[in-house]
Amino acid sequence: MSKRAFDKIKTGLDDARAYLDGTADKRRYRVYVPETMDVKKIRARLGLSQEAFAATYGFALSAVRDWEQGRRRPERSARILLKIVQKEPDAVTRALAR
Amino acid sequence: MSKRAFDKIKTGLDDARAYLDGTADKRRYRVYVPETMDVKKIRARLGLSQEAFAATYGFALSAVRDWEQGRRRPERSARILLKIVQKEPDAVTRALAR
DNA sequence: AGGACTATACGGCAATGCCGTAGTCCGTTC
DNA sequence: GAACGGACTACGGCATTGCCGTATAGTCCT
Repeated sequence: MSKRAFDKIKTGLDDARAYLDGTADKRRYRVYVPETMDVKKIRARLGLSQEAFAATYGFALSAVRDWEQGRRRPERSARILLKIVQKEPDAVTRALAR
Repeated sequence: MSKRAFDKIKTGLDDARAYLDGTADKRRYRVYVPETMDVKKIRARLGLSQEAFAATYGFALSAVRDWEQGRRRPERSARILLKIVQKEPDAVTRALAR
């Protein structure tokens, strides 16, 4: 890993910690939401079929298909959710457990 | 990297492996997605203004307004995300940190 | 009174969500 | 090799939401 990459991650972690600590100004904190997401890649890493992926994280199967086929782009909230599925899939599972 | 962070990643990998191994049933697992969400309540508990709430979790301010005013209902992915924000706000922050 | 902050209210177009169905590819089983 | 089921591509089509902007109202502070 390059130093640059490390610094980037560290900055992110510092920001997150500052936020959680309440050190950061909650009014000014602003997250970055990516404009595009490689849904197929995220799903592949989890080793799930489109159907299982949708059922596991709550997506509509039709939406997953549209996204993977490039027919439609996941809208903002979906992109955020996909990011969480990618980085912290367990958190999603816990939050949605009944 | 902390041990805690490592364990988190490992847990994720273990889950993925469980899926691949067939230890977990890919087909039957299905989460429940609520049809309605009390956005105002979720936000109130976090003690954030509409603007700060939107900026912190990535929502569009206009969407938050529409939801709270009962003008529109958050669609599926947004409802899932809201549930995660409610139950595991830190996970969202971590996933979206740069 | 004036200003800063927060929330309500809503017009309006573009875009997505979601449903359904038909067709393709592939590994497997008879 | 024909039949089968699973996974995926492709897409028509309507209802609904996303998201933009702007105007209005309430609250608190100086």
